[in-house]
Amino acid sequence: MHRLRQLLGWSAMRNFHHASSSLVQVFSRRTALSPAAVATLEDVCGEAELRRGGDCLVRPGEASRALFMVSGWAAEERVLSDGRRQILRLILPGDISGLRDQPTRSGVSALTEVIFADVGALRSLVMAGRVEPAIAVLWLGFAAQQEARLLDHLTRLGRLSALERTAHFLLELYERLSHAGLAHGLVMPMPLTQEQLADHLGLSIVHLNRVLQQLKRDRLIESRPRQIVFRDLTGLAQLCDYALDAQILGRQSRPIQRPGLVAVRV
Amino acid sequence: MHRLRQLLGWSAMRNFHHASSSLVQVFSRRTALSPAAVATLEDVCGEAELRRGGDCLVRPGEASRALFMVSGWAAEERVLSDGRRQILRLILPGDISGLRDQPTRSGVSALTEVIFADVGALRSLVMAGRVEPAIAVLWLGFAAQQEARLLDHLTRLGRLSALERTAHFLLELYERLSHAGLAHGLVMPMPLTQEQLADHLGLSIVHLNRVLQQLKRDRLIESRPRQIVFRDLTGLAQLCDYALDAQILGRQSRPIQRPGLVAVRV
DNA sequence: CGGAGGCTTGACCGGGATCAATCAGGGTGG
DNA sequence: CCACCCTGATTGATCCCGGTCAAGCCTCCG
Repeated sequence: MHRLRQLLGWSAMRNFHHASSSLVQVFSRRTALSPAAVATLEDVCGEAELRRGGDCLVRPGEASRALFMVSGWAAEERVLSDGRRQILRLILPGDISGLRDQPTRSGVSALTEVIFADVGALRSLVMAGRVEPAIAVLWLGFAAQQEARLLDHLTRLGRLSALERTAHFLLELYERLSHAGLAHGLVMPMPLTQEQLADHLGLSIVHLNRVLQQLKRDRLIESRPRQIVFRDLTGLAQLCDYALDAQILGRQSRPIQRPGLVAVRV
Repeated sequence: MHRLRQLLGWSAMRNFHHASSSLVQVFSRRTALSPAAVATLEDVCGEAELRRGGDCLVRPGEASRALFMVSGWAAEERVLSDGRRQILRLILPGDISGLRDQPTRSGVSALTEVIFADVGALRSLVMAGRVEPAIAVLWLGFAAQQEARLLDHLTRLGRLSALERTAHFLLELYERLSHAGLAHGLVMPMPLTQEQLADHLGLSIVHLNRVLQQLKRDRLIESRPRQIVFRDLTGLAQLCDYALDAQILGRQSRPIQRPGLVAVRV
């Protein structure tokens, strides 16, 4: 527990002890929940587990687990026999992985240090129709949202160039993190290595690196150690035919006119 | 109706009059249905509609319709502002498109002449939990299967070369058509133009054409006017790291030794 | 201080896109 | 019945995006 505290810091430690309350938060942020529904969620949420980055959470082919991500990032991925890897989707804090109970050929692994809780019991209730309607509807909504993101990603991989692909993905990520309250202003966390990014975008590490530099050179983004700063949201969106959320567009989206005043510590 | 008969031929005409029985067939092939469940399906199935190839069935952004495909092939697709198109998934006879009721940015359009029926009423029942459990379970199973195929497709587009991609897709298609009883022996129908194939595989028409020729030259497949013949299933599967269904592997999968005896009319 | 993991850079190559022309089949109108 | 055309398949020539190989570099840690 000593080492744990070192690794996590205080806010993560709190989450570690309150996986179920975090789960309730995620649900109640979208609909009003009856006290009974809240009780169900609290009751059914498994204990929080901690894993280090790189660890495997669900092996491919196994009966898929339903995991509620409390903190840290994970990925559903597929690895080919020759080692090539494709990251199929990212699992961010507040997301649930394994909404369906069918086993799949994909595995889930931690991209950073993660804390998560098993919500297989909740999934069983939903699948059996033995849960408050509000919760069932939300569950289906999550599934629909995840599938919509898969379709976006398909379009990215199939028809966008490397530059467009990267821009498009960064914007999607920004919207997701913003809605989860994890992006602040025009800054979002970026704990992924370039290798992980490349495996998600279907690019080589080297080329992804060059693409990122291009985006910086064009003053569309700026990168800090484990963060990305957006300098021109509309420019990015135009570049890749992205339909920006109006709410997010409201933030300063014009290119910054006086670069001298911006902290450009890289 | 005169013209209709010309276009369709007799078997399609029968389907045209029996969309609901076709729907029942698809469900009952997978589980034993109670008489009540059968009645529900028959009751809830919309009238059959006919559209020509190229027609739009669901416009992007519209409230998505739930469509049961009776005959012909359709596609869920996305079109970028500059005209690039990505076909996200194919809808084959027996498939249901629009399992979720959220509107999406994708459209659905007919790739060939199609006959389909609206099953929005069935979807509503399922979503509201007011349907026989057997039907609800199957509905969720369809959704899971579709999502699994999306993940396969993501891996194809992200990490496979054009040759692998094409081989992989042909095998998936063969398995789907076989299970639907639409492939006979090592022959499967292929009503798609090379442009449609290319839009699905994220390739250019020209390159797709060359890839197909490569596959023929390597004696992996053979093509007839609107069909594809598999000459070496295991070879194809090895080429693209595909886990072939054992049942299908059982069919003659060794390369044909005496090419002289095979009709090579191209 | 050394080592490892991750980022950056340069040189080179090849897969696949693009442009352009030709060919084949099938439907249409004269 | 035949000339015509329109769509889709094919082929060749050329280009460039993005992969690969190989160093070097930085930073964090033990």
